[in-house]
Amino acid sequence: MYFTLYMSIDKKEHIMEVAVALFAEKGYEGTSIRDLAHEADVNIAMINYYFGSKEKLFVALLENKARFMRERIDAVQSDPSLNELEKINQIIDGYVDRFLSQPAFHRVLQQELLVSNRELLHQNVIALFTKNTQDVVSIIEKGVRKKIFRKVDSQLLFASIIGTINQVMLSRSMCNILLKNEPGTNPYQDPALKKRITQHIKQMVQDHLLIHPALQKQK
Amino acid sequence: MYFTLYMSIDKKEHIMEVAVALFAEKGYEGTSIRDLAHEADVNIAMINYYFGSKEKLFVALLENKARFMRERIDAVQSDPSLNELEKINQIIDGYVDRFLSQPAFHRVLQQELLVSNRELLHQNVIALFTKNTQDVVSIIEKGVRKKIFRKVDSQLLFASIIGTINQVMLSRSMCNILLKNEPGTNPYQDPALKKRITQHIKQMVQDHLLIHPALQKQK
DNA sequence: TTGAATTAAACAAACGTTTAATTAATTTTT
DNA sequence: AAAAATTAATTAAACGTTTGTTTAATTCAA
Repeated sequence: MYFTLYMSIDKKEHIMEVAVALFAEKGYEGTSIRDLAHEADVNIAMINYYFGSKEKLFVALLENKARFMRERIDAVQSDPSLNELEKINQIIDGYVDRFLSQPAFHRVLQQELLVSNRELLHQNVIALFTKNTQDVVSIIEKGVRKKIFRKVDSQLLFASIIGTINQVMLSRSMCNILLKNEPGTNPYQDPALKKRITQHIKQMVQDHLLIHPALQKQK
Repeated sequence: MYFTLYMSIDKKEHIMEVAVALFAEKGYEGTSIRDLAHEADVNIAMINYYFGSKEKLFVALLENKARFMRERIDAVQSDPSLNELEKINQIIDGYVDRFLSQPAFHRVLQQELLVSNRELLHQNVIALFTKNTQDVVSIIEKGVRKKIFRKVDSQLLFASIIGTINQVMLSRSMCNILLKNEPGTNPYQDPALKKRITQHIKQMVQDHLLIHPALQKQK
């Protein structure tokens, strides 16, 4: 339950904030309008009044959050001052930063990828990922053509980068077990985790990509 | 809808087969007993008659399928004829094989990790992964101590291995986009995919782990 | 004839959504 | 600037479905 302070600022956005938290925890089907209304401290009818329906609330939520996801890769990709490895490294930074700073929203996206019940939403979420995938893969392949990189499976390497982060984000308690944290703690609030993940992924990707890693590392 | 042929063989198992397929597609909350009964071509009351409740059906389903997941890693871990890299490679084979051969069940597990609504089920699924995690991590760390491997982040490397497979398994249509397949096809039925995934992961892990990869690869 | 398997029907509870009435805010008219 | 008219926001209650589950009757097998 939140304070009424929030409502006076922007009620619609307040509802969306509560919704993303609840959807992340209980899933879309597992969250009822009544739960949501109670948690956001608004009348049940207000959700349909503002958004039209539960599903439209979900779509509004996606569109609201998804905008922030694109920018950085676009900027990195078209930067001529970066070589391919530097681009990949910056993209890794970007993904880790994005995913870890919005764990609830990330969880909602993953759920929607995993469940293909609501076909329209499913396709919406997939469209979000498609362009990013193509961009990153083409950067790797350019590096391969330039003989900076070894001949690798660029598509699956992208899967490894994203998949590593997703694996850590999959479940709070599984993450704690993996990292041998105290059970019950929120691992995503630990600032050291972000650094640790980026370092691991960058090192692994570099080892995999570079033809002479020992030489490159000295620079 | 299935033929009644199945029912005469083992009705209970038939229901579980249909259930895992439906849960995988629509999620646990998104699948109703009526859907399930209709799809399995049994009376609605039969599901509670056999399993007691929807949630107990879910647990029965987990317990039934989960047994198969442990064996191989146990066998590999205690095999003295294998060095650490060979053990890791065999474990990669094992995971890819398991995950890709049972995509529906895998999907159900992932959903339950992602949603912490039903706390008991959630903890059950996490327990499944815990021992495997510890085993694999300790194999990597043994290799590091023996100076066969570089000093790596063993826990996150395990996350990368599992995460790569999970990423491919996340969504059929996203997998098709990633691999540039024809949309609508079932990528997990392609036997070449399994080989491709294992090759990529093994190569990436090896590049990351081995101190002198060029030397090692010649043997 | 006894017990298990199967059925259609009904159960209460919860679901997303809508309604109709009321209050609050804004705009228009005087 | 005050009063009136209009629109927007908010509410409690009810809507019709669907949910998981149970009942009581019936069929089937041993």
